[in-house]
Amino acid sequence: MRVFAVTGPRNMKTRDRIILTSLELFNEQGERNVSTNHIAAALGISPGNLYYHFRNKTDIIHEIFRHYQLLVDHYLQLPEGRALQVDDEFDYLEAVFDGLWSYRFLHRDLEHYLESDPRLKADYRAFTQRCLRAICRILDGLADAGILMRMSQEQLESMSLNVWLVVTSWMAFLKTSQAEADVLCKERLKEGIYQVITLQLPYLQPEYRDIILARQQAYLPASLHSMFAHARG
Amino acid sequence: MRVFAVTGPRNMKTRDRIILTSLELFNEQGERNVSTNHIAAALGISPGNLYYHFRNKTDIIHEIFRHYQLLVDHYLQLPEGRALQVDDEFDYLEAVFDGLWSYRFLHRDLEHYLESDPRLKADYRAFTQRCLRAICRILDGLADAGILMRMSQEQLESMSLNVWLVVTSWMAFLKTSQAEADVLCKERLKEGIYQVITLQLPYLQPEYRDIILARQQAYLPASLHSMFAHARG
DNA sequence: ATTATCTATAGATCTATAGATAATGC
DNA sequence: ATTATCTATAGATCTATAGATAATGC
Repeated sequence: MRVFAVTGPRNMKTRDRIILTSLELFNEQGERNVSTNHIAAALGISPGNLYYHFRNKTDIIHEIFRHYQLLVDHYLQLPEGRALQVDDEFDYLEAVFDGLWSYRFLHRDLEHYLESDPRLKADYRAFTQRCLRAICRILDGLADAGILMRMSQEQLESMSLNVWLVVTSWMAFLKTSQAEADVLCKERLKEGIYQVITLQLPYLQPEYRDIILARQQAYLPASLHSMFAHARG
Repeated sequence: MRVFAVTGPRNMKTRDRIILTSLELFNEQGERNVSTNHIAAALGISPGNLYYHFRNKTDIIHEIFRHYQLLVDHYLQLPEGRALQVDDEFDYLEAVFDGLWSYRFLHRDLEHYLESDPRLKADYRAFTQRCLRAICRILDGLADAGILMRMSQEQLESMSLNVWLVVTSWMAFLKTSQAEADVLCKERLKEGIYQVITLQLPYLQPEYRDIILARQQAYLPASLHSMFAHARG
């Protein structure tokens, strides 16, 4: 009996199906638990065929990263010809956490991928710089729009870096700190937005404070209070 | 010719030498690149002997985690019978980043360890909660001492969580964003202190602001400005 | 002719154990 | 007697390639 692979439209190029299926398997099972054999098997192709399209697993990861990068760079663009609004702030965050969710395997043992592929290391470094600069521009734009207070360049950079740290580490926090039972999903991931807004709270202009505080509440991490609750008994 | 293992005093119990050497190898080469064979070889013992003392690599990691946990719990205690001072804040941070450095392999693909050992997962979860509560108590203590402004419980918890996120992700940021040439060392890791202080800046009581700003500068990340510099050409 | 695919396999690990032997503590 | 150690190895992978075969595009 012939079992057809579940992943990817049949008419898609094999190379693209490899990328897509790898991404799915990496996200669901962890890259470390997914060998080239597994990928080939999930696709219903032979390992030999996989190696015809990619030199090795690292090459697949590099290719997935290229897609991720394009996506995020796109998300972080400033709107042209208009000032930023409160909505933009939340749109940016929603988009970024969407991207993070779709490529969530990437930030888990990223160090390992960079170690085994110097080109990826260089690319990722450049990507980080572009993101940090983009965050800076957005915060600057929010200040221009009178939503955030103006701060010194050093404060702005340090704050941008903290935004980056919180965003990129939120997934790991959830995965490592939540009980088995709690299902991790995109919605839970977006609770990270709450934490990012917390970073900016002290710098909100008074006239925007209430509206942003109210919108922040929509993302209140379900586990926040329980993480701090004192042990009983 | 008999080659003696370099690691660990000869008179130390083999079990302890396994833990010590594993920690060193994990930190230096990455846990993923270190097999039980490597550990045994580095110690100059047989793999069979290693398996006499530990059921598997996961057990070794769990044991290393126990040590880490004791260390950090100890670091985060409040001083008894006196109010907190500005010095305490920096002492806490120095201590925590010291610990992080000594066990730096742990936070790299932590998810993998937790996945493969449910007891470790439960222990780590409890550890995270204890740390978050400790951070909360310290921030509260700083408010008691008139160093930090008082904030709402929710703000306090959210801030504590951000402190945790910045502290635990700083190593990964350095490793993934720095050029090959930049040597990573304990001193560079402690630049993370700068980022943690940034989180608290807006909440400093005016009379402490200047002194803390000044002390923060000692940790200014060497790469901060260059990460934000616009691409040339 | 070129591109895509499969079969089969070499070679390199790695984990974990069985069973023999050595060292140690009463 | 008990504890610690070594030797040897089974069994399970996984990566990556060679070489044959099938499919496709001019």
